[in-house]
Amino acid sequence: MGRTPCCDKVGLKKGPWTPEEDQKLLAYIEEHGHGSWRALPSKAGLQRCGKSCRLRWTNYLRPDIKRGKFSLQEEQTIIQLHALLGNRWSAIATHLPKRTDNEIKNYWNTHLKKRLDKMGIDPVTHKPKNEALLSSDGQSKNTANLSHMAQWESARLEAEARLVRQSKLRSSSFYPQLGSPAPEFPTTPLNKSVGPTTPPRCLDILKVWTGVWTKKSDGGSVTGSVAGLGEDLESPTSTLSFSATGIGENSTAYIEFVGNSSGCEGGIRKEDGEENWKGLGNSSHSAEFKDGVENSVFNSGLHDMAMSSVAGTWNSETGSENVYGGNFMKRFTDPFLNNSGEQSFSEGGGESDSGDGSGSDCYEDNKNYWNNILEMVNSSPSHSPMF
DNA sequence: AAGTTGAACAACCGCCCGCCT
DNA sequence: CAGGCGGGCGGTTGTTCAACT
Repeated sequence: MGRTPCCDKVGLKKGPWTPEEDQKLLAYIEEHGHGSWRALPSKAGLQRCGKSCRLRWTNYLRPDIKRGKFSLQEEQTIIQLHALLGNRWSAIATHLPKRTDNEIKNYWNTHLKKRLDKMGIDPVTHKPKNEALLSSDGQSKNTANLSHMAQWESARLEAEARLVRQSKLRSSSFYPQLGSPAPEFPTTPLNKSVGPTTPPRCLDILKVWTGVWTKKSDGGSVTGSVAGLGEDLESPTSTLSFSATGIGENSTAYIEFVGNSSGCEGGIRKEDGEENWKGLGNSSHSAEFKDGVENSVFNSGLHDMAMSSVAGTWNSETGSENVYGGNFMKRFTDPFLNNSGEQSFSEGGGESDSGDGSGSDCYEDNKNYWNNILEMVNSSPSHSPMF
């Protein structure tokens, strides 16, 4: 038995919305809330599919939407989050207040992707295109490791976004109040959770990673726990314990997040009892929330952990607040933000880009690229309204 | 001025997932 | 547990409009 269509399409209007239709939809939602989208069109007197109404509302009519040109900072945030999350527009959108996933997606497809392409950067992998030709074993391995980290964080952000959505759902009863002195940004859980005032603490896992590798680079063993995360990775949301049994190609490592829900103002939060979630389809990653305790288990082959060659530069404690600390990122963002679009990395004038096209330079670039994403994210709670 | 091309963006479509019964 | 429903997500298409020939 096939899925029933979301609505009887016969006789329903399609295509661009007229101002009259917008007005009807707005008036209805302001007065009654959207309730069931399927039932909404008939109640509101619209010859539209409920799904169409929902899209029109969420992407265009909602009052807490900022329209117009994206700022440079927004562009930069999109690019960097895309590097981490890929095409997970909804997850990206949760970190860009007032922007919809659809808008971000369109902006990416029509502007940013092309610009990156022009600059010689693969918009999918966020790596210089010529790197594909230089994928020696070590490089590809480390690239894979970094990607793995990104995947895990992606799962985390996805879950975060899901919680945001759930919270939003619970508070849909707020919408009937929209009619009254319509605030520019209605107080919705979305704003509460990810708005600029209470930024979620994201990417803690990446802090763990940087902490881990910093320790390792100091010559110590990673085996054991990253003690005193409260010191190194102070987070109001969780207390993390890390354990890794052996650092070798074939061992298994776990990172455990053990936190309590109290005082959690952002990030992944257990709400209304038990929430279980799983991350990406990748079965090697799993995370669970149980019994009032955030308990994320990162279970992956230790090839993920074996970033030994990366360790030396994965230092989160440089004290530098410079988002563009690395040469790659500098070369990445400067031409980008300067809108030149013509500058190619293969011909860039960076100090390490001496034109010999050595793999090590590309490798350095890659490290710095991700390192700077981390730095950007890590420093953003205090420096960026986006987090 | 008319036709063509391409960029930008709104909207649609199909799939998927969680919740509920 | 299975199936239906509501809703979200990402990809794609359609439409509009400006720039160009």
